[in-house]
Amino acid sequence: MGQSSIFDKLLEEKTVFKNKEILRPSYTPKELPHRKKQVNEIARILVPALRSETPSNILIYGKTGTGKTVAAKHIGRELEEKGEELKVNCSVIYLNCKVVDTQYRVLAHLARHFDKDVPLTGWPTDQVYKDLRDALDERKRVVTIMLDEIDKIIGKSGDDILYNLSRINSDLERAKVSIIGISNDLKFTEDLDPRIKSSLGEEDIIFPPYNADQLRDILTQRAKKSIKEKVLEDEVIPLCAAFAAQEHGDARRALDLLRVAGELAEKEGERITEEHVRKAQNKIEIDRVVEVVRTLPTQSKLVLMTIIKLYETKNDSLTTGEVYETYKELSNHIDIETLTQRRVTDLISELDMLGIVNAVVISKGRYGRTKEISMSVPIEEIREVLLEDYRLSGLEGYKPSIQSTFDNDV
DNA sequence: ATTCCACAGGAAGCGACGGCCC
DNA sequence: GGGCCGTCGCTTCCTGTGGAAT
Repeated sequence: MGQSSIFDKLLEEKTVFKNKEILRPSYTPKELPHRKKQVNEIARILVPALRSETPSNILIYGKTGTGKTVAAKHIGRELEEKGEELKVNCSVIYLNCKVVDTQYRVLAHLARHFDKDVPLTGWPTDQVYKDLRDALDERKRVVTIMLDEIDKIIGKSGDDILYNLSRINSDLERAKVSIIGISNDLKFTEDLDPRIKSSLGEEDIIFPPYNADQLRDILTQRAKKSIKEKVLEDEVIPLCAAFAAQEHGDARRALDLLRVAGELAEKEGERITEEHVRKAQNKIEIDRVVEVVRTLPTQSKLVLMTIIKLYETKNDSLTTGEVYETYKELSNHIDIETLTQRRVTDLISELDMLGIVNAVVISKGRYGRTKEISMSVPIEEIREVLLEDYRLSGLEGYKPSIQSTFDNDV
């Protein structure tokens, strides 16, 4: 292949998308179809900010891909713009509690927003709190703090942050603070301190899942700006919508499907077809899992490897005990520190939460209580990724010895 | 009705690390 | 450099439990 043809070929390929960014979940469109009611409701609650009064705190509920984050950011932006226009000092701070996941980090993040120099670690937490409070109170203003995925933070030191933030107003002279909590979990307030619960949930907004028709509207709206008209076959959008509707009406999934289908079509230099959507469905899942597995810590990888090896030879679901026995053997074999069973239990639970394995607690009556573990994704791809880790490469082809379980020789 | 297995999973806390302060 | 602080991965110790077997 001649050098000059490399770019020629790539340029030719650019036949599907006009602007791919629009299909990414991070893109915030101007219009949010089928969310007018929620948007208006939130706006109504936040209006006082424009009159320099404290708005009520809000809790927003809804499953993934129901537009909570997009709606919140959208409103936040509008609020700031309007504030500027009216010469009212009101600002919106967005942060994701899955990333910023401790009290210290939340406070530090907020303080940094006001140009305070707070280190990643090292200061006592109340020092950061004081800095934040002083920074806030420097002038008259209304600050709206959006805590996305707020359910990820409670149960840690999270209660404290929510408590501190919700009563920060009584510590302020000039500034005012309101909080918007965004949660995937409808019941997360249940194990929350009732005081926080009532102050945080002054107003509740629910984002119901989209149905297939609504998803279709969303996709059509975005496709118009992002994909060239003539390459999109008619069935594609309805199919993306249908697939995503099955996954609890997840608009993010719908957009991903359309985007990946487009990428696949682009590679083959074709129009986007139904077939591409089906392939995309598969590819998204595998890509996700491969990426997750690749970035797993070694011990988790080893536990996963153990499960794979056992699952293959036994072809049946496993128990924690079995996995742990073999894990011990494998870790010795490749000279990796052996963790306790308690820790391995946690690692298995983490793999479960990542959707790589299935772990269900079952009771076998007389024979105890355990987790029933099985793989929930294709084994082959994963094994390959695991073996890429040099510390695990010694396990290639290694067959674990399987202890006879007592119930088959009685 | 009781017993008892094989764990689940909570609580506490340890040591290392990276960072602050003085 | 010494004394703290927050965070992480981990261990130790622990109490709790669904349901087959008795």
